[in-house]
Amino acid sequence: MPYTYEYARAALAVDCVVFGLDDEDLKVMLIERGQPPFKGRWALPGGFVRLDETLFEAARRELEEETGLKRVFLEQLYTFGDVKRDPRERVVSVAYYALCNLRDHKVQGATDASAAAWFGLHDLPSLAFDHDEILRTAVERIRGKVRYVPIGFELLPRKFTLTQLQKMYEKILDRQLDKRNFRKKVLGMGILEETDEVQQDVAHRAARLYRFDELAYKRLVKQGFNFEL
Amino acid sequence: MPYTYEYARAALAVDCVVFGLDDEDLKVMLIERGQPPFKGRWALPGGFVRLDETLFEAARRELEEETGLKRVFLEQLYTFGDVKRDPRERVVSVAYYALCNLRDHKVQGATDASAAAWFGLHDLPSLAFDHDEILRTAVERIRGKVRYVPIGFELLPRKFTLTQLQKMYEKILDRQLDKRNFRKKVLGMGILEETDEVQQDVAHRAARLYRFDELAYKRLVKQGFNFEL
DNA sequence: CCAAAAGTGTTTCACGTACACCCATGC
DNA sequence: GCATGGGTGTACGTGAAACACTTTTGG
Repeated sequence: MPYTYEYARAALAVDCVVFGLDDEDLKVMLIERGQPPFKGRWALPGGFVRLDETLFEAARRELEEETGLKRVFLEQLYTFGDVKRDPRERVVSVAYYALCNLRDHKVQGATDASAAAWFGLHDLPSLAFDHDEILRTAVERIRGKVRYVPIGFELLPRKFTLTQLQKMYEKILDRQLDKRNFRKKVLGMGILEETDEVQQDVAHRAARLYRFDELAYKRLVKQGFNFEL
Repeated sequence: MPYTYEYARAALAVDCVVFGLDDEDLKVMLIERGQPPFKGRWALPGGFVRLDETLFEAARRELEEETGLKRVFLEQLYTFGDVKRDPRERVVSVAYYALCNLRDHKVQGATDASAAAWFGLHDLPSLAFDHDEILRTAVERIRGKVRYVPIGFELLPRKFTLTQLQKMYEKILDRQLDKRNFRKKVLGMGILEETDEVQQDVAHRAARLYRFDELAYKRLVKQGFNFEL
């Protein structure tokens, strides 16, 4: 069923940079391509946009189809439109980035003809298309954004310890933070809700669990509060 | 000359939000549409992307064709892809924003069948398509970005007084700044080069002119400096 | 009782903020 | 000489940064 237009049209795709956090490192989910071009190379999950879905919906759909991920934080990153970025023909790609915690979304692994896997940021293969550049852009974005918008919580389980929270920031920002100052600061913001639970199954004193209090945060923002780390 | 594809394709456009600054207000350039849909309504300058140009090149080209503006600061803003954003058919638009100073780029006015004009941000008509939303997004973006990246200079003439600089920030951020503290801060950054010129043709003491020192700024950034206002 | 991480305060210093007057110039 | 904006310094308070020991728990 062919479609005909008066002028030549680019194909429109979405690609997703999915970040996940575990105890070692910040990781990214990649898909091994089963088809040319770049057959056998690793690439970002993504695909073409249908005409009856928004860009956001397309990103969410591709993410679920290729990696099994649902209900993760997803936000538009940047649109890549170099003329030769796809060797076959002109393809413009709207890139999104996603954040999720690796515990809950473990080895969601393979789908149809492709294998999916997590890669540490310091242990990346060279990617298909311009996906290296997209990935670099995404890393820069979350490095910047995590400091002034509380999106980092998306990388943690719903309930987390202050040490987990601190380690998450240390991994993303790539520098050490002082424990006492960090706690003073985040607790002082009033956006963490202390639960009455503690860590389970640890071989030392169990840490208290906290939860990000979204409502409190929104209330504070309305009063002019600025999250900043 | 028709083009045929196996799957339906969206049309791909760019739209530009051009900001300019004068003594009164932060302004935006709009184009009066000469064609349906939205004939007679005001809209952002923009048009369709050709297959042999990048998105950035398309934005720059449309900007020049429709407003006469060349060599202005231009950066990608966001991509708008709602299914019904264009009543004719599916059009995805990659929005850019531009900054320029109104003095140098005065009434570049009309081109072909359309009239161009500057509108103060507090005196805007309702726009065609989803251009209200695009404009809102662009305003939010520069309000945020101007505080931690020195892009505000793009709105001023090459040589400017500290008062002009301060007023620029006051207009964008929509709040008053203290003169002494402002000067202390920006001069302390070491990114302003003092020229040996002063304002001309003013009916009072002439102010010293300064220039943004791009190289010094880049040098400082490499050393970990963060612009922040 | 030992290992491992949790949890907790104080001091110091830099920087943001508030604030008012004299100066230079053109008319 | 007067009107208009240009240019300058200090005191105060808040918040960032540096820093080390005691407590709890499981094994």
